[in-house]
Amino acid sequence: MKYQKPKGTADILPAAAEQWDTVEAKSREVFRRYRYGEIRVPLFESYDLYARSSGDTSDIVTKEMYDFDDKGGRHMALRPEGTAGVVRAYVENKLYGPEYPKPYRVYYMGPMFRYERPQSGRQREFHQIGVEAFGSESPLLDAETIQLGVDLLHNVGVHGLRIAINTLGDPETRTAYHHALVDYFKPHLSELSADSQVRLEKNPLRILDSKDPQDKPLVADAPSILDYLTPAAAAHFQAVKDALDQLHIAYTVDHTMVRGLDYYNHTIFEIMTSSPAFGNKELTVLAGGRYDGLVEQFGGPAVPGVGFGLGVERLMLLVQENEPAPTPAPLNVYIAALSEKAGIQALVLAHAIREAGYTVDMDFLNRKAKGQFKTANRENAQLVITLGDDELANQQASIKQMATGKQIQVPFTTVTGDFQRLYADLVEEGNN
RNA sequence: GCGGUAUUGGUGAAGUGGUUAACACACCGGUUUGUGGUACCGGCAUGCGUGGGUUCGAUCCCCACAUACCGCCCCA
Repeated sequence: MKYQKPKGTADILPAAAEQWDTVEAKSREVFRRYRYGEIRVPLFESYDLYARSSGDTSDIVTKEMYDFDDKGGRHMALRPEGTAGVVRAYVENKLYGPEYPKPYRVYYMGPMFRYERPQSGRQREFHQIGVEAFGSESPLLDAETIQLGVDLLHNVGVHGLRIAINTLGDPETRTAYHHALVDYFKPHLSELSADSQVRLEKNPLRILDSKDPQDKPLVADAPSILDYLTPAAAAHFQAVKDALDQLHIAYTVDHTMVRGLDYYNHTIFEIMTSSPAFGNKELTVLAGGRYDGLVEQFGGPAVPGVGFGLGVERLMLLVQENEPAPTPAPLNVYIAALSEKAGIQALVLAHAIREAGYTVDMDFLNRKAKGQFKTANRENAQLVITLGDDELANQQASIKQMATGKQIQVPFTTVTGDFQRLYADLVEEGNN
């Protein structure tokens, strides 16, 4: 084969695309109810935009960015996540202005790019559906955002969710906790796994969710961030939990949960589910949190924000499990043309029928009548119009109801003039 | 970035160091004139991911590369 798709990319063929379309349509409906509007931002931005917001030591920046220099010598990158671009647009378009509602809510859907080793549910070009809400630091908005995520997943037919939440606190909390962790692990440096020894330097929080059995006993006794929250941060987290309780959203607090992106603070959350599609392992399908301070970092005013991102490929694996066979759209009319001249007439009739709002297909391979009927049958056509020499001579179409096998003659002028009525009569009769 | 497994037609696949690469499904055609199913008959990979090498000869052995999947890292 001469060309192959780039590693970690996928062709989404019509049958699958239809399922994607359904999921996207259902998502938009949920967003509409929550008063989120769509925003479309560039697929690539300045490299610095992603590098600064994600954090210089994050894996996304250090090894996963698809970056390139354009012909003007600008260092650009394909977006690895959605929030940075949206925040940039929020600032650049001054959407924090007094004329805009607060919170200002937007959603996006589209491809993201990360240079990673592909696995199932994990690609180099993948898709996310995400939301961002700017301008309120209310914990109620955190809770609403989590509720939105749950509603979204339920709406597309995914259930059996587990919701984990945690708080990263405010900057003061983070500094204090960071010190506490380093103080705790430093004396045990040699007992840590090689990976975690590196993590202690780069990002001590990461040690907490290490899967290495060597780290587990140490992590079990590590200090919890929940003990280092400032009073304000603790109050915020408590308010989020209270709101979730009132919404009857079951959650677990996982104080070892961390984030791959540096800009998060206060509430973070993940919605997970286990499924045969993931080898019965629990996999995160939606994740997000609060990012107060990011807008300011991008040169805007001190506007808080909260949002989430949802992995569409992972979601589709779950959706396809529930409804594996999308029903093909039925064909209203198939036109069997038995000569070149009849083909031209078929084209004319097909157009008239399409204008009347019906689906039509016809033969383009000069096949014999039998072959054309076979195709019509396979496409589940309700009516077949046969055009041969006789029909052309009489200016009448032979119309067969496939369900009953009954065939009648109808003048071309009736087909082109009032197909809706003709169709209603024939198909209704066919059903009786 | 590291480790492992895999790669035969449109699909599922069998197969062997040696002249015609099973079988099934799908598809196409035929079984007398322009009609759907079934049945029967016929067609359908000059090729076994790509490029090298070993060999008298490789789809089968060796090497490299590519891609997919699994684990690690990390993540949606």
